[in-house]
Amino acid sequence: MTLDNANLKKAGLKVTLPRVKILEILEKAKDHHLSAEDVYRVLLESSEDIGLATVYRVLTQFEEAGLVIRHNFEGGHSIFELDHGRHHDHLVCVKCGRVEEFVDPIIEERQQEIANKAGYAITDHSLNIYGICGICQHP
Amino acid sequence: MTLDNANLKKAGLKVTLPRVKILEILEKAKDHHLSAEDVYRVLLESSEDIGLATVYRVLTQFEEAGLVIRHNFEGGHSIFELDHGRHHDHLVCVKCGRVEEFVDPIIEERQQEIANKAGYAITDHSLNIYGICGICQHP
DNA sequence: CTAGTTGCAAATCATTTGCACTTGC
DNA sequence: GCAAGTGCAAATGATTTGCAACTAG
Repeated sequence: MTLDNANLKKAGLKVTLPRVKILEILEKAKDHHLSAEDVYRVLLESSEDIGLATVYRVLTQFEEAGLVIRHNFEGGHSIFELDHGRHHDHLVCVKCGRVEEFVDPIIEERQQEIANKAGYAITDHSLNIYGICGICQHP
Repeated sequence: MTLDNANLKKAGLKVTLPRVKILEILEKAKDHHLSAEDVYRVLLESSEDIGLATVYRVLTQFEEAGLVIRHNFEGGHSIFELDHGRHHDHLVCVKCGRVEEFVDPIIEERQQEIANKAGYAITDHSLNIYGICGICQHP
């Protein structure tokens, strides 16, 4: 499942070069979790004449349109990833910034139970495990 | 268990008025989760002549000393709470801002397993469930 | 054509830092 | 007394916004 121009139209967004390019970058990135700066850097490398402000604007619109998810990991800046509809949590390396995804059905279930017991109607949840990845431990 | 001046000394921090006051504010606040601005506002109300920069410096030192925990909830700014040693996760009401704490041993254990399996040495983790609390659902 | 978009620069927000002055021990 | 701590203002870094120029439909 790939997000493309059709998704832009469906979201009521004009299919412009900056939007297409940014969608493409998020889609192709090795590590699918990028900061606005990361996206901007890739654009510069491709000699695209797109401003950082536009990157932020586009990412925010994509978020509102449900195309991307914004994460508030430790470290000040936001991280964006395409929303392919499959919920998952994150393992974040505090040293190199690597991000891995995981899903644990037991944890998901327990969370639901906890919220129910406390009388909360869950709207969202985020579980981030911070640590030092294998590569950073053995350089 | 209350955190007080003794904890400051133990952390190698001089017992100064700003530090004592800020510790006191974190201790007394109804909702024990405050932003730096929140703390600063309370100080202003108490007519204390303490600058915002000092609030940030003190909170950061407290964090390094293990006296407080800094959370990166959604919304841009950091939230601080005293660290009474008992790890817990959070249920956050997206409507009224209420924050409730909880601990689930099974979730804790699964997280550890997941990190181990992925080769990560956990340094920290945060689990936040966002939802609408019972009170906000039935006004 | 024209409402939606963009680039750039200036503005904002949260947080940090440089520096001369003050205070705890 | 002196290193640690503080206030203030200026500096930062991330993100946002005003506005005139531009472009997709």
